[in-house]
Amino acid sequence: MTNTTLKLLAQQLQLSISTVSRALKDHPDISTATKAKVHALANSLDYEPNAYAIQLRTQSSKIFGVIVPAIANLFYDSFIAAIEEESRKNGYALMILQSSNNIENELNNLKIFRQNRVSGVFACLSAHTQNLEVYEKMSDRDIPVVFFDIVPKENKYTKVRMADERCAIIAAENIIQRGAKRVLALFGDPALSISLKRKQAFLQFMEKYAPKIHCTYEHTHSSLEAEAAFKKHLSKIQKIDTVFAMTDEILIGVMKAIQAMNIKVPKEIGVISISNGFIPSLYHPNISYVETSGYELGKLAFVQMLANLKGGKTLSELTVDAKFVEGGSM
Amino acid sequence: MTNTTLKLLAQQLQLSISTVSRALKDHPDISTATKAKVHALANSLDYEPNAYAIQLRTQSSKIFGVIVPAIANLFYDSFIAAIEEESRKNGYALMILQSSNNIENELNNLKIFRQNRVSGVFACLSAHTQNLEVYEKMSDRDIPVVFFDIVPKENKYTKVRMADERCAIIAAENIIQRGAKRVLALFGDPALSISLKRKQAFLQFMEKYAPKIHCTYEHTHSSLEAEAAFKKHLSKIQKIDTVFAMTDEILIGVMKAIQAMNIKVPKEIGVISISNGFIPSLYHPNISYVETSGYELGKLAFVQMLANLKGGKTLSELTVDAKFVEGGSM
DNA sequence: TCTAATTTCGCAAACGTTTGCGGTAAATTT
DNA sequence: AAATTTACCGCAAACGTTTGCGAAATTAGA
Repeated sequence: MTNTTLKLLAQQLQLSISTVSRALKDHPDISTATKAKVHALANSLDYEPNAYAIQLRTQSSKIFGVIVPAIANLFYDSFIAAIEEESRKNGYALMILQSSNNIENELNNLKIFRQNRVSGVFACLSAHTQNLEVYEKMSDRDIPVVFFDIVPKENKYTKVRMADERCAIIAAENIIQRGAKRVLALFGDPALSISLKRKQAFLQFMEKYAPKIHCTYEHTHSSLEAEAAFKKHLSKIQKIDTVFAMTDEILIGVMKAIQAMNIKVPKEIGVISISNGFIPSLYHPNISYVETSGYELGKLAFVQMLANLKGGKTLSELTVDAKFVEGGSM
Repeated sequence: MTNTTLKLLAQQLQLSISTVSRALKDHPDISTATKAKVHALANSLDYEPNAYAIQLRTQSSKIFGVIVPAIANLFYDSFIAAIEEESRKNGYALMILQSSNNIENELNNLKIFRQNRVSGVFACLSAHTQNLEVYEKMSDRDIPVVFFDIVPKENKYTKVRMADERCAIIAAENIIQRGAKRVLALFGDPALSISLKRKQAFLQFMEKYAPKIHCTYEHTHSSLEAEAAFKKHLSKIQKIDTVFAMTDEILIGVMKAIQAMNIKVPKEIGVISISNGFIPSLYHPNISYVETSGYELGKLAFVQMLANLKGGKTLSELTVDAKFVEGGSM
């Protein structure tokens, strides 16, 4: 079946295309009588404006591009969910592509975005992206980019991220408050700036405010590594009494070890992590965690995008604050 | 900065637009010499074809629409990840919208898809969708629809889904094989056909092949309800020795209860569930489960889509088979 | 009643491509 | 050397909109 177009409507109504166009968008130039007629026919013929023609003509697409390392991820999927909601409210649709932490994919995705003349892109850098030239190319084309989560260092970009240092510090505060003596702090891939930031903040805070607490730091790259690291440290003579997991992935490994060794939480060991809350809620007792909400970050990213779209350049780095959520694991 | 267009290239090269266009797509009519020149300039000027113009001209969009109840979901996000991969390989991009199980959203999303003249849509019905008229409208516009997971009953549609009955039967088989005496089988919202299908298949199989096994069936709407149901049944005099969880959500509730009551798995109770595998891997020992892979389903959905696109109408209902994955919980 | 303002609408160009068709010049065949 | 083929390339229309501008038709002002 052939799509109904303005031309078709115009023919059937013995009107010009321009009149039909204006009637449909309630232009004051058109009489209420013709408007009614036009709307009636448009409805009965199921007229749907052709987005491509509009975008070609108006040079604006009402589509945002989103580039994430992975969609199947507890943090990113809630981020996506948030901007999807906001986008729909504002008449935008989302085009989502995943980089799989692969730089080539990242480049390709950006090309697709350019070719589709998206109105803006939300980008999370893939883990080892160094060259930001491609993103410059977006700016050259007047496509605003809002970086989120994993963001470039330069402050000429618009970025939103979690308050990584704050997260670590909040965790440290609670560990100190609980009266821990020996803590094992597990961090992620040291090649990721987020790991380093959190570790550094944690370490400095501990050294400054609780130098007597004995802390062991370790980096792990997976749940399995975290599990192994935990087991290793627990078999030592000087047992740790508190474990801090920087990510869900690490927490999962730790909790598997805890279950396997049948250790009682919080009696025999305290557990605290940084998370969006889903994984911590899987265990009994619930794990206490410092909340980093992908959802909140998404909302924040969206307002930044809108600001960029309206007011030209509004560069800044916004962070969404973290808060401590008490489970029963401390 | 103004985007470089064919026209611009043509002017600079003193060629016609059509020649430039053909040169860029390696048309045999164009001499290798000019092709080289054109490509050179196109590269140095970062020419990116305008997708909208192309789509307007060719009437085909290279974009698929995806409509899921929620992106932030362990099943759907892997489904999305799968079709995203395939799409990119085939030069398509994805437009993803979530219905939040809200019929109004569903309608709106479809409208956006129509307006963007997507090449096809992958749709998961929102929980209580009755009226499929909107989807008919897509077909009227020659937009193929591949339903997945929650699909309509009528067999005039193309659909892919998990082998729900098989899943339940495989679970039942394993429960019987283990020599269970009293099992608690927990299912989801009875308003969802998937719950009924799985329950029915499970029940029939048990009654036929193991009538002596005492089974209790219950429907729960959330993790919390599942947790409560499990606790209730475990406090009875006649203790259950096996629990079957139809979904991750239910499994989570069950496992919380198990942890809270400090019950030993599998010594004191056997656990089996239907899942994509992530949640079962969180516990020690790993929970045995019947695998339903959103990823696999995505791959299958994509080939169906492609078939639909090429060969006109290819209606059928395909299911991806399930397999049992041994954890240590049985 | 005649001019001026207002209402209502149509013309036509433009957005950036693709593509059928026709045309010129060079190369090949008689 | 004339006739035919071949290799290259340009013209122009079309896809479905939006929008500045001008032109009727109607109404108001005098």
